[in-house]
Amino acid sequence: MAPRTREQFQKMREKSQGKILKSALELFSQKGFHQTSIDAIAKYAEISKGLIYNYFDSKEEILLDIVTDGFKLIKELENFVPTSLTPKQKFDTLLTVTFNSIKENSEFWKMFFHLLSQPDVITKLSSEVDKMYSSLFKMLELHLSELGVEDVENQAKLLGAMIDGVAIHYYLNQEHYPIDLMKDKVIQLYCGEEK
Amino acid sequence: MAPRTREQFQKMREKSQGKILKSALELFSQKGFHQTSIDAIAKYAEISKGLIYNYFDSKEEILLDIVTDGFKLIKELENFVPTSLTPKQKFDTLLTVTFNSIKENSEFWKMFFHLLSQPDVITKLSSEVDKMYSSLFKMLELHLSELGVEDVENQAKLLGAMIDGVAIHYYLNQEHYPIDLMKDKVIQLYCGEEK
Amino acid sequence: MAPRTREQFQKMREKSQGKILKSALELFSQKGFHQTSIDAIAKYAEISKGLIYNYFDSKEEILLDIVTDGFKLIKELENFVPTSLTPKQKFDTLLTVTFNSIKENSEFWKMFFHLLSQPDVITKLSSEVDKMYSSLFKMLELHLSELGVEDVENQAKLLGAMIDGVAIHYYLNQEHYPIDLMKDKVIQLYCGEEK
Amino acid sequence: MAPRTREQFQKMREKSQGKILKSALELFSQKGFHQTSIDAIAKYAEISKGLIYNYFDSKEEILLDIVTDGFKLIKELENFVPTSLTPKQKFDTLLTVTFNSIKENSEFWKMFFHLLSQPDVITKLSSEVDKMYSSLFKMLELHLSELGVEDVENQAKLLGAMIDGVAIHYYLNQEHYPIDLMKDKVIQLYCGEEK
DNA sequence: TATGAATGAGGGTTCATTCAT
DNA sequence: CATGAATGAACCCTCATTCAT
Repeated sequence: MAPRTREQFQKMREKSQGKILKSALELFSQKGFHQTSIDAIAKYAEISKGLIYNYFDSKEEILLDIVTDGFKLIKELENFVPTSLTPKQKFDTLLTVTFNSIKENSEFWKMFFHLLSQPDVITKLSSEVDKMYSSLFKMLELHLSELGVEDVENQAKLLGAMIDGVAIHYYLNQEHYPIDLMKDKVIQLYCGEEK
Repeated sequence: MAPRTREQFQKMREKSQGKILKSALELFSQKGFHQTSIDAIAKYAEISKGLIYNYFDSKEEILLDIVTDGFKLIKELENFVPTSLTPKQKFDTLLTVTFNSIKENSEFWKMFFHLLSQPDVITKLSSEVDKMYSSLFKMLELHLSELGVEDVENQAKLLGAMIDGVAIHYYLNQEHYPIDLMKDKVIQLYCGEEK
Repeated sequence: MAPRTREQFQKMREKSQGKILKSALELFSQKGFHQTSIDAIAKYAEISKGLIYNYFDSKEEILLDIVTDGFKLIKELENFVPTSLTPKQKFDTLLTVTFNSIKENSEFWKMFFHLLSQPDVITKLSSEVDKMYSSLFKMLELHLSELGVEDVENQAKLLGAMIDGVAIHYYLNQEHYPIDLMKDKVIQLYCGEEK
Repeated sequence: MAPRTREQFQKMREKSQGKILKSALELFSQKGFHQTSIDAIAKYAEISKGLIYNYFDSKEEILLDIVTDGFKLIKELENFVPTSLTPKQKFDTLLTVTFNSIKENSEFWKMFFHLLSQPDVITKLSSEVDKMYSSLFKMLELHLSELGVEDVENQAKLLGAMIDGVAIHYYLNQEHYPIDLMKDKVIQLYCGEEK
């Protein structure tokens, strides 16, 4: 019989690779990178263990793929803030977009915070993490500066800490944590009394 | 580990159990709990592997001991805030004490934040974590309330997030992070302009 | 593989089966049978992994084919010794032909010697190896007998050992080993002083 | 109870390590290095798989140990040739000692010849193999030179090839191969007619 | 109290082989 | 005739834990 076409193969590949990445992210975020076995990923993705190695050279490679993808997603967050708005509106939108991502991409972020405290795992990533963080801080500085805040650099650092702190507390008690209220408080802090 | 006098501490580290706890904490904070082997702890403590099992039933037991001790330490933090001061002074002292602990007990806190995102390890601890956090928040609420802050409950949540966020960022870049400046900014935020 | 005309050979290597055999031989001789994966053979032959199983039932089957082909080649060696020559000339020619084969079919011979010491791989072949070796020894005996050598049977054994020994040493240091000189020394040993 | 003494531990270690090396050599020589699994070695040595890694860092390390030991043994062969004898007697003794080693250390030599044709396994050893071979050739040259042989260098090469060739043929048919007769023939070749 | 040899389950990874197309 | 995705057994190695002394 005729072999599968290139497109058929491509589709199969994408399907399997997607299942692997999805399963890995889910398990990594739940149990941590080292506590998740390749076997567990395979079972979760309902494929064989061996197949994973058709798509990834190693377990670490899966993680790198996930994180790289996640970073792209983060970088695009700012694009959702229209430049036509007032500074306050922009700041509000930025925080809304950010907190939405925290809520919607909870698996990625949980995994990410977990990795942050396991430096050995992400040696290869640490320079990228640094770059990402400094670009995020630059962005925060810009917004704060537009709002007329003083000592922008350190205020951006504090704001960043607030966001990460809220995110972590949210993941500790996802069901009951008033994350939207927290967002409002943050906005209040920097934009004045009313929301 | 729980606060002890210098002599007690000295004695403890000389004894096997103390050496085990100290070594384990150091390694857990550096490499993570699962990435630290019993063998590594034994080597670091300069004792035999078997001896560890004379003092602890399992590797997890060591962790539980460390965390339990650490929690005692946290609970004592507030005792360092003299009740005779003004609200502002008390708040200032509280933050100073807290940030000092972040700097001085970095091994414990690093390990702690790492565990926070690895729920499976601390299933047995999660109720204690909850208790500790809610008691901390209560404390923060009290201080904020004395300062005349409104919506104390949520402001305490935000303040807690700030502190944890700063701590995490500090551990990401321990050498260059302006943690004392951050403390000042936080105080400023809640106590008005001047430090 | 068995001697073929240049055209036959050309055609064969263009066909899949030929490409497989050629690639497998190259890799087997370089890395050993077990260290060569089917995947590596397929990549080297620039075909798909699955196609190999259209032509061969198993990896071992490929090896058997190669060895069987090689044995045919060995058996034909004697045909290159004209019967019209004097015993000395015939002996000289035989050794020349033999050492030429060692030089020209180095891939096959390397692989062959490797297999000789891996009895489990060639269990299925061992009877054929025995047959081949005893026929070779018979041939050597005949030549030695014509040269007037005494105790022909054992001298043939020694001569055979010499040839295999030289071959092995040659493959150990293919670039610098004076294999032609060795051939002359062997001839000298059995044919008298001059070459 | 009191812990075991240092000597008791030492004895245990030596016993286990010896069992591992002995088993590994036996299996490596029978089935080849890559075809012998750590599990098989453990079962053969009647110990657990894990124990092997108390004594050796890796499977390759076991091989290195065996080969290093074997090389020491080879280097000592010449010490068994008394310097007080006549050249012929010395040559005779040298070959006797050599062929005895071939017979008595058959496992090591079988494994060794197998490795010789699997260069990738012994990359780390190849320089040592070279050194050993060139020292052996030097030794053969010396003996031949004392016997008055001409073109000593190449004759030593041929003699070395003979010995290795005989060894290999011996291992192909250990039960029926007339190895002692071969030794006599070799001696005859270089020492004249009578033994 | 203290040692470290010994165990064995489980982890990441490889690879001959199968199979739908 | 040809493809390469998919499988699963087997591999090397790690490590928490046990145990005799």
